[in-house]
Amino acid sequence: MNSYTEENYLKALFNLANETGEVNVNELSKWLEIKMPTVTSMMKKLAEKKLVHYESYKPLRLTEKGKKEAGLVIRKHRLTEMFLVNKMNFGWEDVHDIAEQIEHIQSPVFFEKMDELLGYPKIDPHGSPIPDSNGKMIWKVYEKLSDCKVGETVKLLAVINTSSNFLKFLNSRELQLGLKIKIKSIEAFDKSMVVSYSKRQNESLSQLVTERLLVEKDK
Amino acid sequence: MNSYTEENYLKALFNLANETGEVNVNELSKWLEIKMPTVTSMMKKLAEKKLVHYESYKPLRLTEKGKKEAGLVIRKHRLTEMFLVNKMNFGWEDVHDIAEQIEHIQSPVFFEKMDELLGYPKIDPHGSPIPDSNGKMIWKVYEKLSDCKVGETVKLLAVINTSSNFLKFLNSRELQLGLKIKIKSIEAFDKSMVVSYSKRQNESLSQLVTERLLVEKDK
DNA sequence: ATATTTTGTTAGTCTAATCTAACATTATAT
DNA sequence: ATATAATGTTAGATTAGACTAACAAAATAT
Repeated sequence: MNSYTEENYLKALFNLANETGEVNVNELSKWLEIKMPTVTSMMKKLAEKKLVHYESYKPLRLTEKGKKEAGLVIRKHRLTEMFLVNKMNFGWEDVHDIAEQIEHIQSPVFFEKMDELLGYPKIDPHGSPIPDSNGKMIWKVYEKLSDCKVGETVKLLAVINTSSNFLKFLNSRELQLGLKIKIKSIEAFDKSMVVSYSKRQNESLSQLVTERLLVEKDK
Repeated sequence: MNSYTEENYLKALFNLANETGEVNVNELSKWLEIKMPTVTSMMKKLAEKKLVHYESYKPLRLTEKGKKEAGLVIRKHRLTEMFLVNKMNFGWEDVHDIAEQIEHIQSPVFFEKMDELLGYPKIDPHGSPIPDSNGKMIWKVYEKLSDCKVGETVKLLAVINTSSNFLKFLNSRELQLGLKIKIKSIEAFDKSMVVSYSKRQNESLSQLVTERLLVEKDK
C-alpha cells in the first residue's frame, strides 16, 4: 500500500512524463511545490519499493509497477471527477480540488460502484481518458486548436489545463466538449483566432486559449 | 483547521462522552487503540487550541468549540453514510469504513451538495441523528428493545452497534428500521426474546441483540 | 490504613515527510 | 576550454503523531 504522499508523487511522475517517460527532479519539485532534496529522498524510497527507476543525476522513470499504481490513482481521480459532474451536479470547474482528496480513499468497492453508476465511462469531464482497472490508459492523439488552419471545422474533445479559472473562462464563452468550431481567421502578430461555434459568431480566442483546446478534424 | 488525526480525537471524545460530557484518558486510549501517553499529549494540544478542557488527572471534556467541531465531523460522517446507502446503493453494513475516510474531506460544498441531493435528512441509515451545519445534534430518547415487556408492539428506529457483522446479522433476519415488532415472550434465564415482525413469526433474539435495537412504543 | 491495581504523566525515541545550507555534478554560454 | 548557471545530492534540523520505559497519582481491595 502506498501512502497519500507517495500516491501524489506517483501521479505527478505519470502526468509529467515526456515521450520517453522521463521526468527531472527539478520539474517534479516545481510541479509539486516541494523542495528538491525532499523529492530526491522520496525518489530513493520509491526506488526501494520498485516503483521508480532512480540513478543519481539521471532523469526519473516510473517502473511498470509504478506506472500501474500511478494509473490507478489517476483512475480514481478521473472517476471521481466524472461522478461529481454527472451524479452530483458539480460544474467541471469545481471538481479538481475535491477529486484531489477523494482519489486517496482506500476502498476498491467505492470506486467500482462509481464506475458502475456512471456506466463505465472512458473519458472524464475534461476529455482525459480514464485508466482501466489495471491502470492502463489509452490516449487518443488529438490536435491543438492552435495548430489548425483557417477554414477548418473541428470538434472540441478535451482541454489541457483544468484550472478553475481557465474552465470558468470557457464557461463564459459557452465553450464545452463536443462543440464544432469553425476557424474564420488567425491574426498573424499574436496567433489569436477568430472562430464560430453554436450561436456564437466571430469569437476571438488568444493563443493561450487555443493551445489548451484539443480537437479532432471534423469528418 | 484541524488535522485528520485531530478530527478523529474530537469525534471519539464526542461519541464517548457520558451524561456529564466526560471521558477518561484510558477509555479514549482503548477506543482509538492509541497508547495513553499519545492521548495525553494530543489532549494538551487540543487544549491549546481551546477544543478540550484538560487538567492533569481529571476527566476530559470538550469545550463548546470542541463540541461544535466534533459535531461537524460527525455530520460529515453521517451524511456520507446516508449518501452511500441512498444514492450509491451500498448496504448499511458496508458504509462505515468508507465514511470514516470521506468524513475528513475538506470541502464544505461537497457535503452541502450531498445534503441537498439527499433532501436534508435528519437521521442516517442506522437511525442516528445527523448534526446540523452548526454541529448541533438532537437525540431522540429511544428505548432499548431489551427493556420492553411481553405483549408490547414497538417500532425499530435505530441500531446502536454499526459493525458490519451485527448489521449483516440483522439483514439475515430481515430486520430493518421502521419495522413493527411484537414481543411474544421473554426467556427468564437468558433474557432472549421471541418476537414477530413482518412475515416472520416467533423469531428468537438474544439479549446481545435486543439491547442494541432502539425502539419506540407503538402508538 | 496500608498494599495493590488501575489510571495518568513525563521523558525520551522513532518514522514520515518536510525544510535549509552546503556541496557536487551537469549543462550552457562566452 | 573554461567560467557560470542550473540541476541534483548530502547532511542535518524540524514537526506531527506514534511508541516504550519509568514514574506518579488515584482508586480499590484487603
